[in-house]
Amino acid sequence: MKITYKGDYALKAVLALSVRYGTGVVTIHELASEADIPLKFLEQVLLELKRGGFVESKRGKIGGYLLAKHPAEIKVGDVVRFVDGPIEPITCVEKKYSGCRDIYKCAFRGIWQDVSKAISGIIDNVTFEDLARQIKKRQEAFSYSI
Amino acid sequence: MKITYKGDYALKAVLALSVRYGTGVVTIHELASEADIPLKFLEQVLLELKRGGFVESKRGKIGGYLLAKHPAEIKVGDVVRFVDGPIEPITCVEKKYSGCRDIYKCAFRGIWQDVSKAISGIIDNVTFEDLARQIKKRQEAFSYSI
DNA sequence: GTATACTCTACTAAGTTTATAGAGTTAGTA
DNA sequence: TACTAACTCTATAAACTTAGTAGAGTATAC
Ligand code: FES
Ligand code: FES
Repeated sequence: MKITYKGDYALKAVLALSVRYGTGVVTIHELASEADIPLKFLEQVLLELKRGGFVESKRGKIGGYLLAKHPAEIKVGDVVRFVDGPIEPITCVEKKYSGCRDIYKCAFRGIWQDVSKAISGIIDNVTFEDLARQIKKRQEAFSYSI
Repeated sequence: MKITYKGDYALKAVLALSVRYGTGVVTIHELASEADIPLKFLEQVLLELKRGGFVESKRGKIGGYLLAKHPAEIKVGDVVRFVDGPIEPITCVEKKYSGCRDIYKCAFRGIWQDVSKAISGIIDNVTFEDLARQIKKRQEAFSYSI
């Protein structure tokens, strides 16, 4: 498992949209400057997220992006897997792979499977609603403190 | 975290040497054919493992490799980290990294830390003695069945 | 009809991975 | 001693991935 910059950007974009869920669209430009992401790169990431059914877009003036589902219905693991691929630490234990014959019947196989399950157990147990709630709470605390 | 071929080969080589621990040296050639690893690539991997203090070598005729420590003293995680680098899923949560300022104080940081701990909890809890024992048991079972 | 914002394809520079090549060094042995 | 088996070391390269840039095209509000 490796979270690339693309994956990182995707997660941040989805989170930003989660925090704003229900308040209309947000432009790529806003998202990019807010999360400090190269604009043209973020364009591609958002298009990909759109094709993956995570976000929707509105074109033209006053266009922008918005979440395609409720934040509670998007798990961190969904975005990670969609953008950065399988979370398995080695090809052998990915779904589609069949090879992996080995004199040892691979003594490591069980380890990689355990690692996969452990990772899934974490990233599939956090939704963007959970994360957005944290953010909002922190923002409130901050505004009180002014 | 990503186990590359190099890491996979390193793990298999160390395991093969663990199974033979106490029985003298094993040549690169034997290791390579046994685990189906390109010979010249395995040479490099073994040299790296030697520099890492995992294996020792004997040169000249009847030379070869042997484990530098008792298999019980080598964890799977040690080899993985040495050969394939940090197990963290993202640079942000690696030891040395300091950057990672972010408007959200990164809501994901905790997740990546949890993932790191989960992975460590697995790969640092299996030694090559554990794995070698499994292999030997399986080999016995096999010879009985003939 | 024009400004704004999303859409799409192509391209590229840099880095990583997975090897291969070949010359050099060490040590047992006939 | 000469030979040979086996480790040592450096260089190179093809394929792939990553991270980002460029630019032309399309839709929509006003
Ligand atoms: S060779 Fe496939 S899991 Fe080890
Ligand atoms: S930006 Fe560093 S953990 Fe997210």
